[in-house]
Amino acid sequence: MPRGNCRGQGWWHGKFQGCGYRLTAGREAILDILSKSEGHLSAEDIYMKVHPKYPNVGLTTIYRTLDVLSNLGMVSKLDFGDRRARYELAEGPKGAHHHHHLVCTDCNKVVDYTDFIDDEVELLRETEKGLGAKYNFKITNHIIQFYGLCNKCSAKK
Amino acid sequence: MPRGNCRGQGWWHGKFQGCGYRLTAGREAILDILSKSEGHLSAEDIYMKVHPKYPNVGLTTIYRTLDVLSNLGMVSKLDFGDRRARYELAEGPKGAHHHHHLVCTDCNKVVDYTDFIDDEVELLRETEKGLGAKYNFKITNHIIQFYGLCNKCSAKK
DNA sequence: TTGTTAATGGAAACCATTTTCATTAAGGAG
DNA sequence: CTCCTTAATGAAAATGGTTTCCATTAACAA
Ligand SMILES: [Mn+2]
Ligand SMILES: [Mn+2]
Ligand SMILES: [Zn+2]
Ligand SMILES: [Zn+2]
Repeated sequence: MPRGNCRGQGWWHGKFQGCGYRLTAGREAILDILSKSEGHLSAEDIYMKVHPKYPNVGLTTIYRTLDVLSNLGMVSKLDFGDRRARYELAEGPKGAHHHHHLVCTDCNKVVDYTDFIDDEVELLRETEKGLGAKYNFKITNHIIQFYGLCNKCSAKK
Repeated sequence: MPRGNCRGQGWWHGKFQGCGYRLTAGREAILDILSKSEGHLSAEDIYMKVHPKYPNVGLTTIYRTLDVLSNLGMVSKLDFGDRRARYELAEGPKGAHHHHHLVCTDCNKVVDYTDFIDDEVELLRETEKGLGAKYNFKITNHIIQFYGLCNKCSAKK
C-alpha cells in the first residue's frame, strides 16, 4: 500500500537511476506539470504552475532541472524567437508524437503540426546521414520551423 | 565624375529608396562589412569591424540597422543557440545562394551546407503550401538546422 | 538653402538566464 | 535505521545581449 508522500512511481522514475541523478521533489513536480500541460511553457510559466503546490521550489531549480531533463532527452527546449526558451515533454513512454512547429511572427501563436511529417522525417534522416558522413558530424538533433502570419495577423495589416 | 565621399553606389542603393528609408553612412558601412565578410557575425562582431573605419557609428545603430535590413529581407538573422543573434547577407542581386546550417553543440562551429538543398527546398515548398492552406498561415520563412558534434568535439569525449 | 522628421549615439534600463555560496536532503554504506 | 558524502537547492547578486530614452544630428524633399 503506497504511503501518502510516496514518490518515484512515475514512468520517468527509472530514467534518473541509470544516470546518477537523484530523484527530487522539484524534478518530479516539473515533470508532473509538463505532462499535464498542453503547449510550450517558459521556465517562468512552469514556475507559476509548480509554485502553488510546491512553494519551496525556486525558479533557479526550474532552470537547472529543465537543463538536466533536456540533456537526458526527456524535454525539448524550443526557441520561437521571442527571446525566452520554451519547453515541452519530448516523448512519453507510449512512443512518438514527433512534430514540428509553425510560428506567427506577429502574435507568437504556435501550431504543432504533424502533416507531411513522414516525408519530412524521411528526408531529414537521409540528410542527416549524408551530412554526418561528409562533414564528420555526429548529428543528434534537428530543427524545422516555419514562420509567417496567422490569419488574424495577416488580416490586421 | 564621382566626388571623394560619394555614397549610394552600392547594389543596395535602390532597396532603400522605395521603402522610405534613408541611406546613411552607418547603413552602408554595415552592408559593406557584411558583403566583405564570410561567416555569421554577431552585432558586436560587426561593430568591431565597422568601428575602425567609422568610429562614430555606435552599437545601437548596428542593432537598429540590422533590424531594418532584416525586415527588408536583405539580411538573415540567425540563431545557433549561443545566446546571441548572428547575421549574414541574405542574397546579393546575383541570385540564390540558399543554404542551411549544421551546428556543433560543443564548440559552436557552424557549417553552411547546400547538399540535399534541392530536395529540401522542394519538400519545404510543398510543406509550406500545405501548411499555409490548412492552418491559414501566410508563410514567409523557414528554418532547418542540424545539431550535433563535430569530429574534434566528438573525439574529445 | 531650408524645414521636416528619420536616424543617431551614449547612457541607462531591461530581463531572461547564470553564478555564487551557504544550507539541505537523496540515497548508498554500514 | 543511522551516518555520511556530496548532489541538489534557494535566495540574492551578477551577467550580458538587446532595447529604450532623449537630446542632437543630418537625409533629402521642397
Ligand atoms: Mn510543440
Ligand atoms: Mn550561413
Ligand atoms: Zn498571429
Ligand atoms: Zn565542435
